[in-house]
Amino acid sequence: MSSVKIDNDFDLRKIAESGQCFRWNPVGGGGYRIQAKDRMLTICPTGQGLYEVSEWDAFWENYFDLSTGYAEIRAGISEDDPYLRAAAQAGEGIRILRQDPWETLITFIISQRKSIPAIKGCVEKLCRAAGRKLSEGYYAFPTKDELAALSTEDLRACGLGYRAKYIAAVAGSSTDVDEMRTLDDEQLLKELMLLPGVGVKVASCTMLFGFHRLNLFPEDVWINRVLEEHYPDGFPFERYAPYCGVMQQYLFYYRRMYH
DNA sequence: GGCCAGGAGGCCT
DNA sequence: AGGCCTCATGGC
Repeated sequence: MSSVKIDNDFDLRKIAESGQCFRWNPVGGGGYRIQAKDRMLTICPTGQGLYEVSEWDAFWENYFDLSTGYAEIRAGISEDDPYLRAAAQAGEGIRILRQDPWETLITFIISQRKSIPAIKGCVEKLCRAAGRKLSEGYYAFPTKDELAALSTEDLRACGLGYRAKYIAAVAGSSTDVDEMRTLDDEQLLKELMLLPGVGVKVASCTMLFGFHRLNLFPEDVWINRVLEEHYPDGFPFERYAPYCGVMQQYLFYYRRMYH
């Protein structure tokens, strides 16, 4: 166990409830056990911006996106948008995690028409079925080859339903998700949407949470409510570029938590 | 407490 | 515009 200091814009609970990650589990005291790719971390707040961590290295520094200045991004919010200002204030501490693109893609294909607990359950079953065992009860997120080795029946046993054929097709395809890093936003969205089971929503989430494309603005039922209620003329995307995705996270969190 | 029905953080045809 | 797999949720 060691201790790290993360003294601004870092709220574990808000990140956990922001809908971007599905392998975070509370361990009490405001702490979480976090699994990502083939890594696992237990992190617990001890006050004054200090956190007790089970391990700490460049992987986690990068994962938590600690180098991005969210206060500066919030400072760009227009004074004549009180709703977004309130949302950003409520959401202070949310960061857009730098998750693995492959893991993010598969997770959000699974997410369609599922509740958060159901998504978490499916992902965990999938890791158990195909992921490398890290320690007793803990499994890495399966690689593309590991997923491809599963039959469609194995996938269905993870509770994937009609999504099983999407996962099987993506895992069995020649597409290398990591190689898409070099594409610009427009090209990347187009390429992702060519994959089976990937529409604009899943592609947008994969880009924002897996490729760290901070301008993507995934529109789900919660965001659609916000748009209907507060932006009758549409969201001002030009004004908030290239950080529309950060604004989306604040709006999502605020609408879901407080209304 | 258990059972059932409508809906869920979409995509495809 | 409908169907799709499954599951958590809420009403009875």
